[in-house]
Amino acid sequence: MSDTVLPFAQPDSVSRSSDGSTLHGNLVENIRELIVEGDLEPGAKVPERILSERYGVSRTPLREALKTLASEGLLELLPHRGARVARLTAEDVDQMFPIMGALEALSGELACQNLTEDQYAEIQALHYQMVLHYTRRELKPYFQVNQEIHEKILSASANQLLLHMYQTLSGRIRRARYVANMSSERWSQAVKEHEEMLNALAARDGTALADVLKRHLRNKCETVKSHLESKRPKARSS
Amino acid sequence: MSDTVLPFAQPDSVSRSSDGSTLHGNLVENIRELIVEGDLEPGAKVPERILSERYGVSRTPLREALKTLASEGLLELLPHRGARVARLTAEDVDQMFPIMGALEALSGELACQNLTEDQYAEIQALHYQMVLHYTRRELKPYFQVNQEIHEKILSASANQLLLHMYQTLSGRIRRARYVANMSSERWSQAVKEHEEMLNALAARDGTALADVLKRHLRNKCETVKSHLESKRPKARSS
DNA sequence: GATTTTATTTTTGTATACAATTATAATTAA
DNA sequence: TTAATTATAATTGTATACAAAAATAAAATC
Repeated sequence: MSDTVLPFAQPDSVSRSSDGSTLHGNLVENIRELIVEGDLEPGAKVPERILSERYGVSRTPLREALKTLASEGLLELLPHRGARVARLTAEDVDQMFPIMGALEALSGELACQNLTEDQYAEIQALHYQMVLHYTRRELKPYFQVNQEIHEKILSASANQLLLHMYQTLSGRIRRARYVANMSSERWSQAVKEHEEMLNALAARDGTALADVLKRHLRNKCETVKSHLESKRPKARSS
Repeated sequence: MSDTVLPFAQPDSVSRSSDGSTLHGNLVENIRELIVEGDLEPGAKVPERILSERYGVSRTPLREALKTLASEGLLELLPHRGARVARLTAEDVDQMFPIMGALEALSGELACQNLTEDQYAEIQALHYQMVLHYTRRELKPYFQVNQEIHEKILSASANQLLLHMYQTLSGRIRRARYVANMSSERWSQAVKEHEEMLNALAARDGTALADVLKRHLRNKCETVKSHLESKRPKARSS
C-alpha cells in the first residue's frame, strides 16, 4: 500500500536552451505546472530519478529546480527523504487568504489609480464572459476566467512584484480552489461580488474595490476551508 | 578596473549536518546573512568556486543554495554569467514598500486581535528602548530595535506565513534602510509614528494601527528612495 | 504466524569530471 | 598607441560517480 507516486502523462522532454530559456527555468516551469494544475497529488513523492529520466536531464539541474519550487512553497523537502508535493492544511489556508486579501486590496487601490480605458474594457469583457459561464454552470471555465480577472486587476496595479507574489500564493491553492465546488448561494454571491468589483473599477473607487476584494477573498477562504475539512479525515483503513 | 568581488572575513566553514540542520540550509542561511547584512555589496559577483572553497563544500550544494536565494530575490542569476547580489533600484523600492505596508497593516489588525498582555509589555519595553537610542542618536541600535518591534507585531499576528513573507521582503532592503541616514525631522516623525503604534496597540485598535503602519512605511519608502537616488549616478570616471 | 533482526536495494547528498560559454590576455594590424 | 582578432584561461552548466542514509526485502527469532 505504497504512497501515491507521479501519474505522468507524456515523457515531456524539456527544451534545451535553444531559445532564450534556461534548462533550470524550464524545469521549474514544467514541474510547477504539474503541481499547480493538480497532475501531481498533494503529498505525493517526487523522486529525482523518475523526474530526471522523464525530462531527459541529469539529477543536478533537476535538484536545483526542486529547491526553487520548495522555496515557493510548492514542495516540501525532507532531509534524506526527498521532495513531496506540499499538502494544504486548513491552517495554511487560514494564513494564506488574509494575505492574498491584503495583496488584492492593494492591487485594487493601485489599479484604480492606473487603469486605462482599454484595461477596463478588457476586464469588463472577461466579467461578462464569466457571468455567462456562471449562468451555464460551467465551473471550470468560470474559474479560469475568474482567475484571469483577478490577475488583470493585479496587472493594472503596475506592480510586477505584487503580481509575482500573488501568483506564487495563488499557485499553492489553485488546485484546492479548483476542486472546491461551491454551493449555489456561494456561487451567486461570488458573482455579485464581482459585479461590485466592476462597478468600483468603473468609478475608479479604490477604497470600495479594496473592500469588496477583501470580502470576496474572505468568502472564498471559507469555501476552500470547508471543502478541505470535508475530505480531511482520510480513510485510515489499511 | 574589474567589478567588486567578495570581501570576506573568515573562512567560515559550514557545519556539516551534525545537528538537525542540512548543508543546503546552512549555506542558504550563511550566504543570506552575507547579503542582508551588507557584507556583499549589491551588484557584486558571487563566483561559485570562491564561495565553495570558502565554505569547504563542492559547487553542487552551493549552486542549490544560490538558486534558493535567487528565488528570494536576493541574487540575480544571469545565464552563463553567474550570480550577482541583487541591486535595489528606486523602482524596486517603489514596488516593495506598498506591499510591506499592506502586509504590516494586516499584521497590525491581526495583532490587535491576538495580542496578549505579555506581548504588549515586550513591545512597550522595546519601544522605550528605541526612544532611548533615538535621544542618544544611536542610529544602528535604533534600527535594530526598530526592526525588532516590527517583527514582534508580525509575530503577534500569529501568521507564520505573513512573518516569513515580510522577512523575505525586509531582507532585500535591510541594507539600504540601514545606510539611509534620516534627516532630523524624518527621524522624529518616525518616532512619533511609533508612539501612535504603541497607543493603537494598547487600545487594541486594529484599524488605527493598520493606518499608522501604512503611513509609517510610506514615509520610510521616501527616505530610502531619496537615499538611493542621491548615490544613484555612480561616478563613471574610469 | 507475527515480530524482530539482518541483508539488500533504492534514493538522496555531495564531490568530481567534462563540455559549453564567457571573460581575460596576447597577438596582430591599422 | 589603439582597435580588432585570436588564443588562453576561468567560469558556468550538466552529467556522472561515489558515499551516506532510508526504504524494502529476506532471514531469523520468538
